[in-house]
Amino acid sequence: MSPDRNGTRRRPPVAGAVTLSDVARAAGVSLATASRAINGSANRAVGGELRERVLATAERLGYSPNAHAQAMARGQTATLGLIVHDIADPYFSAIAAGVTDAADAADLIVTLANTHHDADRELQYVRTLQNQRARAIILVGARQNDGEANLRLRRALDAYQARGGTVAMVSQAILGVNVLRVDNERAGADLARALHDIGYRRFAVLTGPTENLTAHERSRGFLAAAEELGCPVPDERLVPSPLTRDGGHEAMRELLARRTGADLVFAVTDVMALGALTAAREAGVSVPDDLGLAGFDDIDTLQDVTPALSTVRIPLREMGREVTRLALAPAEDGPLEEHVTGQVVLRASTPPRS
Amino acid sequence: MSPDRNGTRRRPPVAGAVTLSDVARAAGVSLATASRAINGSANRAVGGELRERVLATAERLGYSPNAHAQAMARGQTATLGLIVHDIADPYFSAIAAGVTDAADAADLIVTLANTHHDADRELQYVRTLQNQRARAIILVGARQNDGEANLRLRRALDAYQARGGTVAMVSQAILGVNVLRVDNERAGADLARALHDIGYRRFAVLTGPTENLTAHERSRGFLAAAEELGCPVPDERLVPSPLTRDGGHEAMRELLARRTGADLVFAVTDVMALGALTAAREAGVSVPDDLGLAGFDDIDTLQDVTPALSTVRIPLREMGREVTRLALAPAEDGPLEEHVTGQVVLRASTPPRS
DNA sequence: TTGTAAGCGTTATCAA
DNA sequence: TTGATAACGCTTACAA
Repeated sequence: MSPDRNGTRRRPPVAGAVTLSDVARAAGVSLATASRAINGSANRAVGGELRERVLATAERLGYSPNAHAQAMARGQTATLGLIVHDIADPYFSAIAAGVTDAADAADLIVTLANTHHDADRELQYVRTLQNQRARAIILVGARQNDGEANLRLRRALDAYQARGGTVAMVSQAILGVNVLRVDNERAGADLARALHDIGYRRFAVLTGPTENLTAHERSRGFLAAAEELGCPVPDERLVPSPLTRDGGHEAMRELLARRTGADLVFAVTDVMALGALTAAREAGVSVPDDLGLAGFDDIDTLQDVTPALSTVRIPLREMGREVTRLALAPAEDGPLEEHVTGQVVLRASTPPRS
Repeated sequence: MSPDRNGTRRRPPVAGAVTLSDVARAAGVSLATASRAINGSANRAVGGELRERVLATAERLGYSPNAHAQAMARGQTATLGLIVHDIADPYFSAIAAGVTDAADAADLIVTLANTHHDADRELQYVRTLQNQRARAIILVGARQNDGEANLRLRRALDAYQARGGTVAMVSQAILGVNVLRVDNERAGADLARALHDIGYRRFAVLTGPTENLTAHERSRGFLAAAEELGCPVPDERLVPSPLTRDGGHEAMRELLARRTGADLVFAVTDVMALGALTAAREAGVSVPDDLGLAGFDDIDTLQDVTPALSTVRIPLREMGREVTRLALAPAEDGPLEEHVTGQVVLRASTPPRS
């Protein structure tokens, strides 16, 4: 049907690599007309009959427009880069779902990158997405408190933005990029106050990784409020750990082993709280009878554990949509900043104490 | 530094769009040499000193190779398409994590698409990925029992493969593509036998959506084995529902309302089982005292609910890695097929009955 | 309304 | 080893 059309071909002629030229020739029109008929954007110029013929020919030949060629010719792409720490973590996957929803609505395709909390990989992905000429990049996940790494990242993002891309992140701001901030500190404080209101006094905190800013903000807010309420939390009731289920599990074991007499444990993420819950059970400590437990995020599975866990709810999926909007907004007048306010949700894991 | 280099430019000159030509000119070498120096694949031909100079110049100018131009010139891309039903579902996000792991190792970037169980969207994504000239496409998730939709999908995949792409899927096979099959039917049967062994007799099944093949296989295997064991499951103990947490919740409510006297409920996915667990609790029915409950998949959170849920374990993350290998394998000698065998894991939700 | 032809930024062929 | 130069497949002025 469409034999080698020019004597010298370098690559093995991929079977059936139908190009727009093929379609044009087969339909007996010029390349330009074919292009316009098939992808005649706002400029609908092609005559009815011709148009039909071209479309039919394209269909018949199984023509598939080459997105790379289009990207080159148009000078822009329909790609959105999404960088998360761990897509298997419900926090990230819920946000990712929101991002794909919004991207879909905007006719963008999403390129997903998993950093595994590795700053170098994150940097590498930014560069890759820059090479792809992605229209926007979304970074989800806490910054580490590592000036060197943050500086490198910022440089890469600056370079990306200088070339016309936009960046939006969820969490802390990096200078010069759009950000959807979660008011972690305030929400942490709100949680402490709510728990104090219902009678808790001897707080403990599973603080997550020491260098993780989100974790730090959450525990700082909580601790500051606790202190203000006259319930300062001694160091022995602070246990760091990785931001994972197993991290929470291990941290709770450690805390219980210390026998600190805490009556309430705050884990800075729900995923950690889940691990902590099981650790308590394994140690024969009853939540909520012996110990209250609260998390942060309100991930989906929280409603199906026993007891249902108290937490601070943040609308993860909606945040994914919102950060996409931020990423697509023309960041003309300086970086945008939006805030998400966490909402304390008390459930069975923290019953009132008398 | 790099002023307009040709009088007529169509697009507003994107600030700092440094091209390879710019680098070559600034370094005083030819385009070809610059290309070789910067991306001189196996063919390391560039002289030491020149090479240094080019690299330094590229660095200084902040050169970022245009991946689309490379894709055009090379005739291939480094993109892997991943199509899932719902990235927020732990089943899919765990597999996706495995896929990104493997893709990373193979230096591929992953394009993620969320179908929301919509066959049309799935088809659309296949086309989009074909337009992107993705090197391979991975489809995760059950087929519907819808001949029309499957046929359309198969046509699109055939076209994609005819042009040199490869396809791999997790779940049922579509004719002509690589597949990682989960032995749902057999595992379902194994589960029924294991439960029968420890004394359960009056089985009920939350079957998921009737048209969903994976759900169907799981329940069919279970039901067939139950019948073989002399415990046929009456229709009133079969409840369909969406494949979600809420679906499981609703189905369990329905089942309990029917007062069928079941002593064991099998939910065809863990996510459904989680919802079912809560529904039972809300109805004042104790799992495991009044009722045994088992799921399928062994998603992460299962270990933190009470009671811990029995299930059939399939290695989700590893499956993600494996299906990526399948997708990247040269499918020269006909489609490949691999099998994953589910392993029954009995936990506290199904204690032995006397 | 349609066609001609000049890019888009690379890689790879061929000759020097 | 290096350099010209022709693709790669498409979009879009500009001309007809």
